Amino acid sequence: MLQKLASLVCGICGDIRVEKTLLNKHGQKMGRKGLVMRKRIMEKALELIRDSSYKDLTVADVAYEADTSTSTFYVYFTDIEDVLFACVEEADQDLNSIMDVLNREWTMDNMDAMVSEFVDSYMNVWEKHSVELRIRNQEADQGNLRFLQFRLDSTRDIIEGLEKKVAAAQPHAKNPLSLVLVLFTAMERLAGANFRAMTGPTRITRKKLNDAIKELWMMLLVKGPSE
Amino acid sequence: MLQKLASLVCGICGDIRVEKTLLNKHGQKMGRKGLVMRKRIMEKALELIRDSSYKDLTVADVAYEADTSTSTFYVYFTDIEDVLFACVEEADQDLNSIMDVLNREWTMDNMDAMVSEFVDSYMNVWEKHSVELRIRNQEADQGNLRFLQFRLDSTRDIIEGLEKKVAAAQPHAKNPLSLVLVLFTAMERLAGANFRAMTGPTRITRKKLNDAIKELWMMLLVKGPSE
Amino acid sequence: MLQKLASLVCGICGDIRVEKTLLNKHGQKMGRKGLVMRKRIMEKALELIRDSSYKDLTVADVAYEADTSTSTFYVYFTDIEDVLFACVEEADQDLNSIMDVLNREWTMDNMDAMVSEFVDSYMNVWEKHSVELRIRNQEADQGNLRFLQFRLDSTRDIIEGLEKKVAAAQPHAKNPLSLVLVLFTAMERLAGANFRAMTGPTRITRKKLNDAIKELWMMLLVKGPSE
Amino acid sequence: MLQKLASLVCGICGDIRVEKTLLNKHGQKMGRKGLVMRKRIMEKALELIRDSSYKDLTVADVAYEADTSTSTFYVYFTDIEDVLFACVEEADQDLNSIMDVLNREWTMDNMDAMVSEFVDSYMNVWEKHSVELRIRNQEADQGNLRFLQFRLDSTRDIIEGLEKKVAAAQPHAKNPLSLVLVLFTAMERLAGANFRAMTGPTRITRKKLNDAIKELWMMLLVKGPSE
DNA sequence: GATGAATGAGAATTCATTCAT
DNA sequence: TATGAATGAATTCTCATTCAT
Repeated sequence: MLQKLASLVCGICGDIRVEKTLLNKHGQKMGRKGLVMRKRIMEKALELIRDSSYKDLTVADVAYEADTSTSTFYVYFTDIEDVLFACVEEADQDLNSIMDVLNREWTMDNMDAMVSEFVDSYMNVWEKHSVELRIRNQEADQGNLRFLQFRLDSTRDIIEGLEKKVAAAQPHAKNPLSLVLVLFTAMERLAGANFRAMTGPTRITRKKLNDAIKELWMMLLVKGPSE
Repeated sequence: MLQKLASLVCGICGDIRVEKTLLNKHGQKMGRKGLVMRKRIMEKALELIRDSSYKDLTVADVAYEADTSTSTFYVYFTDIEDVLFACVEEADQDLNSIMDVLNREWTMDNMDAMVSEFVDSYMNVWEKHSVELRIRNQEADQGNLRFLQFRLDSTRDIIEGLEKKVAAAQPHAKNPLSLVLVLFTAMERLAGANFRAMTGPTRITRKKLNDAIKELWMMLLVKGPSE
Repeated sequence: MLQKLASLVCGICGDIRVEKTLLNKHGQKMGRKGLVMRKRIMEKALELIRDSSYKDLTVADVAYEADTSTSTFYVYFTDIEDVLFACVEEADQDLNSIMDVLNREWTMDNMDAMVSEFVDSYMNVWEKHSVELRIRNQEADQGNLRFLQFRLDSTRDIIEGLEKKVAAAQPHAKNPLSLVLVLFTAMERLAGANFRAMTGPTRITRKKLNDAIKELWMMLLVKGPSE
Repeated sequence: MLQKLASLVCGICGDIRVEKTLLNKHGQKMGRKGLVMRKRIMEKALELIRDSSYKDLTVADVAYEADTSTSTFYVYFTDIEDVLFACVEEADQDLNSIMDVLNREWTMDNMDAMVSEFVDSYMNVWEKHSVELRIRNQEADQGNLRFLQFRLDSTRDIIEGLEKKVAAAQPHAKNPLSLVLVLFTAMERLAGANFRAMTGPTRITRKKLNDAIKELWMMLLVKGPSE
């Protein structure tokens, strides 16, 4: 049943779109009220997993927190994964700003400033959306295709941008993509993880970690691999 | 009846040990048969999550796969987390070999070989136990204390070892620990993750990634941070 | 508000009629648009159960298929049974033509032609409305009073007509009604059922079955019961 | 999950059999207690639909009636259809006795007695299991494959048996199978249906109907189709 | 040591139905 | 007339867990 809708469902996000109008899971055009409800559910879902693991997040919990019923939840989302994906999708839009830094020219003169700006803005976005992006990575790492594909699409431009910077600064580097990937991977994980968890109590601060990341990028861009 | 034994329960692993004899959750000494059953359950649990997420792993699944009943499962483990922790614990023993490389002297002459050996052996262990270690990190990242503490204990020596190598090779580096952490973090994630997932189809191989990791360590140890 | 109208509700069909004007469930006179919508809902409901069982037909399904909302559904019908009954009612009107054949005289000379015409026209109507009539019988067989009463009213004349034919042709037959009922029952079921289902793949065609029915009627009318 | 079991599941009945041992839906061998519970659930399910339609029979109802929990229900059956099918299967075994009459020789001399015995025993079994067999037919008529196949298997021998009798008694009959099917169809429906529903209040009794059926069989076997 | 059997508790999900616009 | 929106009330279904044998 409701098969007719199937063809309109967006492959990745699972939302149903007709032209510019957003439909809910019942196939109704969402009006103002509907959009507000949908948003509230998303927000409350995020809130609930800010602290605890999202593994045990239940539809009932979210509905309760959003002051509504589980039935209403199902009007807007098919299941918990569906809300979370919507959150991730939304958070992802903030990542666009990062491409600005990568679209400018990085020269030996401004390299330091550029790297610093890049790392800072990347880490800032992550901190703001650490919950969403941790979900994205966890699901993607576990092989969840929807999230995997999304992450691919979302990081491709950044990674390619960085690859070009390295290739430009170190034309002899054999494998700029791999090098970039290693550092990018580290950034992502450090940004999302509770970094306290990594060395125990007190020796590390986020500031220090961010500085270390910048230093490593600089090493790569300025000194280059050991040939 | 179990209460008397409580004092003997190992804080971390939750297993009950009396002297050298392992007891099951009923407080019985495990004979050969018991140990075999216990091992089989662990193996099957791992097998089941090799592909799919362990979030939906159920006691019934594991018991079924191990050709036994759920009741039997509870003779050896208190719950799913308990088996997984046991698996992680066991896998961790293989990591000991890594300290060998770190306990030797790294000079400018053998640096290349040492780094290569270190990265290779680290990545090898991970590949062998990627499931277990992914669980460890995921749980730890999510704040699960049992796994967090375990990871701390298990990585402390390695990280400190690396910190010393960097400090020795680059005495002027301001923050060897942070630098080490960044690269170490990258290694862990790349080792555990399905690296294919990171750039899409085909441009990357594990070999290239490992090489990139080595190059970055070499950069850090030989050229040092950009002052 | 609806209470005043209650006295006008038709006992059987449940529709609300005022003189010749059809009202919807809100007590509004239905204009052209309303009638069209009502009809569309009926058609789509039928379509949906053509293949699958009507046990799981939902208001949402029907509304969706009719390109409207469930709220609109409730403007025209009180529930699913209500639409189905309306469909059955409508289909029933086609059965009137059958009485024509029965109202003519059946003699030994034209018996063959009359029986043939009767069976053919009966089976034709059924084939056209097999869905509706299957519903009617299923509900009636299960004791649903509304449908039971309706079936009684709808088949009484036909059965009595046949009884008279048999009584006339075989004055000595002890129990013409029972004999008629047996064959009539068979006709109804064979007409409605997917006759393929009865003997497996291929040995039977509808044509052959219809011929067999005719032969049995002829046996009864011409040769009469065994003594 | 539980996929391994799939290969052992019986295509038609859905029950899981290993050699001679019956397994429940959890894959456990059923002991005495289990078999009793399973049987009790089946009985109560039947009881509940004796009067009312089985369309609205719920798992909760059945479990409650059987003095157990819904969880227990799911240990033995996958859903309501599953219990009902098990009931039908069981009832079907009583039909075997009917073949006895068909396996004997029907001559012109004993025809009357044979037909009478056949119809009586058939109708008796049906009366005893009218609920089960009504379910069987209803589901089969609606295209439910599991029940359709089962009915086919279950009626094939009887129908073929009757076909042979007719062919033997009336060698010139063009289409014994069709003729048999018509009368057989009528029998099945009349046996299962609430025959009262067919002509209104009082003119018919089961006895009269059975007699009419016998007469029609006799007509077919003795007098044969009209030339 | 092993395992049938049973179940409480809770989570997911569905659907008819109402109401305000 | 039509339809978004919201929801109560069931119902289905799953699982960890316990107990007796």
